[in-house]
Amino acid sequence: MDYRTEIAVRIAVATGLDAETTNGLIEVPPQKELGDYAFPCFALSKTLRKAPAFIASELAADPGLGASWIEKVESVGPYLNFFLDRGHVASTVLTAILESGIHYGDGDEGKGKTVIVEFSSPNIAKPFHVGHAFTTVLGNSLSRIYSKLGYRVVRMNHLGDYGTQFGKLITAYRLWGDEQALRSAPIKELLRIYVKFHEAEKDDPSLGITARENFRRLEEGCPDERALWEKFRDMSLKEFSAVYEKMGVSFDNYNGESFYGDRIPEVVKLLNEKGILTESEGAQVVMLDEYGLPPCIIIKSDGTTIYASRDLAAAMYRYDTYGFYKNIYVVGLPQALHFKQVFAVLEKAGLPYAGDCVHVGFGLVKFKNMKFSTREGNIVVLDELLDESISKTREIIKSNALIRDTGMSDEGIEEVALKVGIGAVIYTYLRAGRERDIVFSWEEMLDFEGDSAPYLIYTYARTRSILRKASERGITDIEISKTDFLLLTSDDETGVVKLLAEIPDAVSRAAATNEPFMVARLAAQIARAFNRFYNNSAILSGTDIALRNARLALCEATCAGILICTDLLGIEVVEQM
RNA sequence: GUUUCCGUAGCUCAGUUGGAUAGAGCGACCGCCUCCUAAGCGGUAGGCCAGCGGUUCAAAUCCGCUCGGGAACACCA
Repeated sequence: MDYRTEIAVRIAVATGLDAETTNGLIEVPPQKELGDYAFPCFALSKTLRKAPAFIASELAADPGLGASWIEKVESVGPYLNFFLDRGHVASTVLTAILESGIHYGDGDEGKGKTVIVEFSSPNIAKPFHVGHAFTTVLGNSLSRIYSKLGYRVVRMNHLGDYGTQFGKLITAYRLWGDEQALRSAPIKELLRIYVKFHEAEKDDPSLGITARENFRRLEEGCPDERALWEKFRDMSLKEFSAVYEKMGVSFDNYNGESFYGDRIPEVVKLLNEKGILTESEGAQVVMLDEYGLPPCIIIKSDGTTIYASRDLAAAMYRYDTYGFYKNIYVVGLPQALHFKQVFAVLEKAGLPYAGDCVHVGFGLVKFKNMKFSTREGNIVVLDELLDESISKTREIIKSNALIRDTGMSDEGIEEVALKVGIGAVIYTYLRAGRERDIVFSWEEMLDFEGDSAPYLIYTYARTRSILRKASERGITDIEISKTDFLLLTSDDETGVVKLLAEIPDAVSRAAATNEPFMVARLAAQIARAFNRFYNNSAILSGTDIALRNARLALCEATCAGILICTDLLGIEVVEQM
């Protein structure tokens, strides 16, 4: 049952307001000593012409506000505070979670609707660095969140597989390419010749001309250039796939920029039909003055296409193919203007889905005292970061295994190191609002205490451990019907229960704002509340059988809750660590 | 220069449509393993919510200005 709505209805009856209004006014008090829900009476003071505090005390005495599940109603100043019956809440919430398991919080708001999530989108032949990890992790989490709410999600990897840099690469490869090196470490070799090209071009400007010529030949479909491009693309993709697999990320398709290239004539045709394509300084543009935006270039003055035209073609293709409800672009904040322009062109062209396209931007990944440039080759590759995190995790597990005598096998340790180490990296991207810049430092990325994925996973693992021991002792009958949840009324127990109850709301808010950190934050709160309970209460070792079973049920529900959240973030848990 | 985002504890960040005494984590300091995993738990210290003015019964939150920082700004993506 929904306590808030029930309370809103009762207040509505008592005050003469409609239930929707009262529901909107109800808030959660800042301190738990002030109850579970509060109704501020300021809004009533004008119509009733009484002081808010007086109204509150009058309402507190109204018997119509009572219910079996309400422990008491109190007025404190202008607020009317509701205290729920803790046992009743525990019973409602835990029954719901234990019945639904991992499906607790599933929604149906997305039923029959398709959401497209474009994310990751690395550039072919360039290293997959810690900046790409942001869109990858964010997009993956958003995909999972929308899926949980019933949306059909199409995950698209809009590969950067097109553009003038391929002219440079072809040129460089013909001059300095090492077939052997390319085979063993493709991106490393491609980066090497790319960097070399830029160095050499400083002394020999003719290289640039050759590069442009090679790009032109590639665009025209000349077989030699085309074959090299395909080779670079395939080999890069193979390397990216390894990272994706490691991180548990998958895509429904890899239609990159090149895929939309031959659809651009249709875009130009449509914009011409609508009469919004004009010539300016030799280029074909759409003027966007009425939106307060600079013109959007569709065709450059040399007749070639540009990324805006490819994004327009992509949006149209996606609508024609999927009829999307939302078309989400998980792309860095610096491209905000570009997307405003593209969406404005769609709107100006009269396309009804223009308003359903959203740019989900995110902050920069920066370094302390470090420049960051692909051309100069000084970047932090995601793989390095993951390896560092994994090996740190491995060290901790090994030393714990000695201290605790866990008896974990080498394979077991390795599996846990992978999951926890990678989870730790994923979490650092999702713990704060996405528009925040992440100032990269190894120290913070590898901090495994407090607000971190290892903390969440650790909480899960130690809880599983209790449940494992319970079942070893033959306690397998903690069926919902036989569990007396009414016994769970301590501050610590209630703290966990109330947070678990927030999961469904956190998921929908995360989707509505495209902010996975709302899920991450709740997960951390649940884990913290549970650890407090764990520390202060005997769970399995208690002598009261009914209480022991109720607490075991709370453990079970907490595991489900943490699992739901970590799953939405794209983080895997382990049974033991 | 124009547009835009931001400024909350030493550091990293939360703070719902304005509401009660502004909260976490890290770091610092002090405690807690004869007991279910100490990657844990408790406690203390630490704030003029950048500054000034305005709207309001009520402002970290809304509006204006100032200061400070980031980003974007037509033929790269």
